[in-house]
Amino acid sequence: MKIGELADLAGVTTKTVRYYESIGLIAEPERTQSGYRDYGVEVVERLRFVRDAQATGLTLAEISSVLELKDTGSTSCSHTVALLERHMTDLDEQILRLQQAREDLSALAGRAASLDPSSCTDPNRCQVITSSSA
Amino acid sequence: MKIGELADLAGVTTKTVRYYESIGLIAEPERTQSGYRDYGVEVVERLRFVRDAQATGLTLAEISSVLELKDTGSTSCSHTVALLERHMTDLDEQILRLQQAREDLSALAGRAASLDPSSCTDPNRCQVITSSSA
DNA sequence: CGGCACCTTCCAGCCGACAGGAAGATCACA
DNA sequence: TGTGATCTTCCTGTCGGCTGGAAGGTGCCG
Repeated sequence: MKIGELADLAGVTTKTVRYYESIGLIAEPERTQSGYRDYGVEVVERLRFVRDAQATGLTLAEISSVLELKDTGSTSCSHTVALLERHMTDLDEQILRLQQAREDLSALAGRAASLDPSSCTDPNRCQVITSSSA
Repeated sequence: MKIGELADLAGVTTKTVRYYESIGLIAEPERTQSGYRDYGVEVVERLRFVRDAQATGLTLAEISSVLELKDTGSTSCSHTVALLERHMTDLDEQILRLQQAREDLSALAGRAASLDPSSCTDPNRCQVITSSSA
């Protein structure tokens, strides 16, 4: 299978496939006599795996480390599990920060809505966001 | 006030101050006879404003547009409010996506924990994350 | 007058995950 | 045989928000 077909099956672009190869995420494939990359069907699975892992927010570097374990035939999933748990912790933190920001914004918007429009005419201050709101 | 003092007061680096100037976030200041940037105290407020707005997740471009309104002495906060509301919507979406990813990861971790360790010995598959889990 | 901290400009690089495009080879089909 | 789609490599650019460093000028203290 050539790179275009692979890309189509996996739902990515040929650019992406070559990029993944360049960072070691997928192995260098065989080449046809004319130099074209020649892939086996299993690479489709690997690319879909990458896509799924990415969907959970893992970076390509993290996915790479998971795949490396898989490639070396590791007899334990402990590294993978540890990675997942660490990532979950990261996500929790991120969600909290966003929720906090969301609350901050909500407070600002509420203040803005309750403001007398004429109070916005001071060219030196915006009443909606001020440094004192920190 | 010279750039170093300003930076200290605002809690940023001199690099950042010059960068903000380069993207038009703060105006070009007066210069001393020797060419040093010479700031008024009000710039401290402006930088703190930027910091606060950034803390809510606004990009510098967005902050720039808010400040622009402020600079032109806009008599209405409606643009600012609209910006804030749009940003809140963005945040909501982002939070949902992260929560979804968090659930996905949780499911994966749960599966991993319940797996018979020996089932991980197949060198061709990682049971924890598979493309079929999409 | 020496030395050091601070200032100036400008250019380069970093992270992540690609996308765009040039220039040339090759393949498939009519 | 032509032509258009696909392939190759390689280099550059994108977004956002800075950071690092080189090379040189200035300010102040003792």
